[in-house]
Amino acid sequence: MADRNAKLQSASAYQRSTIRDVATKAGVSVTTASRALNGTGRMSEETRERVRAAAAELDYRPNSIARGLVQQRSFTLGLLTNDTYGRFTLPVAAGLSAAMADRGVSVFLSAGKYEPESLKLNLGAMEEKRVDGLVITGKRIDRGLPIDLPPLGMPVVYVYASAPEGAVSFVPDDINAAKDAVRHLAGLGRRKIAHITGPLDFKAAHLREAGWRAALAEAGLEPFGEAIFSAWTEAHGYDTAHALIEAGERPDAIFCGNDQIARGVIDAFALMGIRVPDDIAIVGFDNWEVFAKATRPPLTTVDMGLPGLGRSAGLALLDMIDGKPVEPGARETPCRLVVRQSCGAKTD
Amino acid sequence: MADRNAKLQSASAYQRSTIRDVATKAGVSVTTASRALNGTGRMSEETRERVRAAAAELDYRPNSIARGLVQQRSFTLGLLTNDTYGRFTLPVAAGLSAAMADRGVSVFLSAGKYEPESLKLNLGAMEEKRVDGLVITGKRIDRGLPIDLPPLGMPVVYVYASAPEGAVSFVPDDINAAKDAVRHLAGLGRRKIAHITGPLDFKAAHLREAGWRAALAEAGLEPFGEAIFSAWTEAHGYDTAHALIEAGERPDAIFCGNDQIARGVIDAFALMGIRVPDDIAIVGFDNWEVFAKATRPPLTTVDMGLPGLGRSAGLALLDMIDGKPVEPGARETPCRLVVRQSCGAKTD
DNA sequence: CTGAAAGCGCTTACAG
DNA sequence: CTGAAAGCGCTTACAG
Repeated sequence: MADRNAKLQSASAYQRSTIRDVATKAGVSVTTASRALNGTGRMSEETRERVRAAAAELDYRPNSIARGLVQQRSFTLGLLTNDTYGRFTLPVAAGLSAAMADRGVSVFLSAGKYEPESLKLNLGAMEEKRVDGLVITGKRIDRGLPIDLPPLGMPVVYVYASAPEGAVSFVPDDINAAKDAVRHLAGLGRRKIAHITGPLDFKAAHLREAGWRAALAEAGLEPFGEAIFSAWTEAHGYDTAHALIEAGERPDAIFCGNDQIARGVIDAFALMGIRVPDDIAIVGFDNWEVFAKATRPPLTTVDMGLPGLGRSAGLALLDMIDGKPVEPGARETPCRLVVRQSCGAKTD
Repeated sequence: MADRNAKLQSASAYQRSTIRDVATKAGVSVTTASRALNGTGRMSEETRERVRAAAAELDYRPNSIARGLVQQRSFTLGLLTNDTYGRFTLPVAAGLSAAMADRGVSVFLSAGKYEPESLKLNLGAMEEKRVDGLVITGKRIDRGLPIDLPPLGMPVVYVYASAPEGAVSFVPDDINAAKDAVRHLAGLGRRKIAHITGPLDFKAAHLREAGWRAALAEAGLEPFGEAIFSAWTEAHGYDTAHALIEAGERPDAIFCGNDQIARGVIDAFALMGIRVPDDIAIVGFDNWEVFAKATRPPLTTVDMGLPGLGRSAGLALLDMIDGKPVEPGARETPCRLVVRQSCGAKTD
């Protein structure tokens, strides 16, 4: 039992085999072993196979620390985030780390407040670990780091955050996503489409509003009142839904700036006896499933494709690390409307 | 502009200074420079200071890859998770990585399904990166990895997951958390306390039910009916709330197995005109703030202290890495009741 | 086709 | 108190 614990707990008595061991066992030099394993150089297929077999038998794992030291690459990336909530970061991180794993690259998660002090600590750690590149994420597309990034000597990519001029960044295509959502409602015959969304100082709120206006114009419709900007919360949706109904003339559809607002709206309507989607259709934004699937009825909403964003960012970063030229600027990646029942589309 | 992009994008032309540069600048040997910077060895304070100044001037960052190679430690940890949702993982990861950052240790995030194939890929990556230890997380306390961990030669700690015998693990103290929640309700004068919770095959559901029973017994109360086990969803709470009311005699409080169930219950009551907490008090479990703060009224609920769990696990792992003995077994870490308004306590 | 040797940037006995 | 030298585990010119 003491033995078993020791085994489970520590590295003692466990000696990993090195490339020397492999070379010796295969009867070749370390040079040849290295080349055989990496598929470089030219050698007889027989030799290569013999080395591979020796490696397999010894359960050899190349030490990427040693390789990193000579190649001046660590095969690691840093992911910096201030979203401890996890709403945006985890999907991005999952997409990023899956795409990187296939390429032998691992991702450090560095989560903390974006305050100069903790940021300095975290950036310093990434520097000492000699990450090959950095992905900087945020909770909103119009905020970046509160400090100027010191010269890091490594490529950087921004995801769902604002980036300095000349940098490479990835953000969802909010405008077109909003257009698609509103087109969908118009296509279902809705004519009085209102918009309830987040705070005025969020760029995402403005982009989504612009998309709403553009799609209405396209369909020859007037906006149903002005967009109503406030917090990204259920309470905002709830209160605004009440106000809207009390004000008199009703919309026949509401495009909400996020799923939480949509949830508040739907809950308010349920209490008022207004039927969704029969009386008023609702579309949200985020496809935060724990909300979108739990509303009654389930919510039609925009999915921003966060894992894809992480993946694209990672691939671009890898290119930059390899010295390939990458066009600077913000890439707006497409979103996708997920049709459930709150919009009144027939789903069968 | 091309220059600026090159600077932002690549490492070319950026040469980091090494300990040799520092030594040369300070007029000492590399040996002395190393010792000065690490605070080891004995030397005049003046020399140490001179080396430090040289390092600062050169903006020297020790290369932890090189250090790792000689010390046979990478100062990294791996965090394995299958919770792509982020509900449990991100708080744990945040607590873990913050505690580790203070100690110069960085954390690899390895997220993916717990299927043998992808698990093998991810474990292999952690082995090649020579992480010093592994934190294995899950989405439920009674499920671990679907494969036997191969001998890794590194310490492992489990968090919010089931662990093999002899391993070190950390789970929330579900029983006592449930007891506290129910005691709180009893203390407020509630006498008919029902329990609606998750699936029968979740250990957490059983532990919370046991806590409910124990606290009732302690207070000399009978359980209000049997606990109602089903999905961890709003729909379950919603439907069960209806069924409960239609069945006749009402409870005066419901302890819910998670916040989503509580949310469903509260929503159903709102529609039925039953007042929370006046008619029936509600307590949840998870303190998932996006739910708990958005219910009307805001939800009293149990916080599992996930960041603390991550932190404790990391510290234990560090001890194991340092060869200190760590008692095997499951540590049940205390939870905390967050009192809001759904329980009817006066909060002022 | 194969190998001896140098070197990546550090730490740490060992010797003074 | 200080330093020359060896070595961590690899890769890669260089030479045959």
